[in-house]
Amino acid sequence: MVHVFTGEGVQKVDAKGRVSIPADYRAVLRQADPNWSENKLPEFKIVYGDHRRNFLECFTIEAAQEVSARIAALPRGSVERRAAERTFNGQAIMATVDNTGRIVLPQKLRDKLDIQDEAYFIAMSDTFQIWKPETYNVAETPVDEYLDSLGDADIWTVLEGGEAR
Amino acid sequence: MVHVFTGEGVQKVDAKGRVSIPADYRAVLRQADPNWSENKLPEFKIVYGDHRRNFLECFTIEAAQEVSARIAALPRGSVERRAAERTFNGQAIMATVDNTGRIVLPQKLRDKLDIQDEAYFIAMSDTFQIWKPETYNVAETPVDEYLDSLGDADIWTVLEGGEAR
DNA sequence: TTGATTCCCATATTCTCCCATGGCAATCAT
DNA sequence: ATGATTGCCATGGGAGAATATGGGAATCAA
Repeated sequence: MVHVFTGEGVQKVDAKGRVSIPADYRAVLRQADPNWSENKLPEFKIVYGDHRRNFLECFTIEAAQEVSARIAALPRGSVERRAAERTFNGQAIMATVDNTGRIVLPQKLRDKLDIQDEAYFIAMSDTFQIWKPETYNVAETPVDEYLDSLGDADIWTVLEGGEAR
Repeated sequence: MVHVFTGEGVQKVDAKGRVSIPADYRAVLRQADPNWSENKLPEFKIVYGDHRRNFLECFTIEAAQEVSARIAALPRGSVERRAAERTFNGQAIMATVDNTGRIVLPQKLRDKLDIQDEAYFIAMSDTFQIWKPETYNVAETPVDEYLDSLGDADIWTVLEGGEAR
């Protein structure tokens, strides 16, 4: 995994649905877009999925190709493959970062996430996610509680053990 | 663990958030950055974590890759993995040491640690930490008291026994 | 035609980059 | 030895570039 995102933050969403992609994400998007070159605009894939998903998952071109390859490896016609294709190809759009560093979140997606005027971005190694800030907080309370339960120990001790539930 | 940090010290933080990385840390950062070469700037990862953490943990590129690998080994979707990814990918930023040997601590991080114009650096084997000096002193008093309690014995005797409480 | 979408321009604030300085320490030459 | 020299280190300042964000005109599409 060569190109990875880091960082998190809240960005404004204006009435037209425009959102700035954080500058350091943009650097990663450029590097991971084989079609990109100087004075071209980087692209990436936004997977919104079905009603069960309340965030957007954003793939660099590179990462998307990798996922496509895995899907192609599934047996044709299998439920798994059909499900993966529907989510990854059907319930997704391509986005282009404009020259002011923004993309447009279509109304449809803003409605789906119930985003008004702010969007929360968080890096997930080779992808990043976009949430309605409030939704993210709610979705992450289990993680929060888990971290609380660790007490003195921190999250790294978990990695050393290597066990998970 | 090949590249390890040693030493501690207080550095100035100026109004722009710039801090000098101690020169001997820089040497380690360079060696542990596979992308580094003469006349390039070494990079590293600063993990700030959530409200429970009151210091910054700094990983060399090498150390960060190791952590990433361990995270990747956790089951997808587990609380542990989500917690680790949030902390390590989301609540973190990449930093570049400039050619005067400094990095910029963003306002956000200075606020989080309540750092005004000084930062305390301390080596932790393959990572180092950055604290507000006062915070560090408070956090370390238990360790201080423990060292006091050893009396004649010194800390090495503990290593021989191998037990911890 | 009417709302939506794209493109171009504007701007405040934040970062970067380049240059400058004082200090301490190791090295050198007398 | 001892003062002079060289060099790296920590730190400061300013100018210009980049970022995040807003507004309006031009273009598209139903």
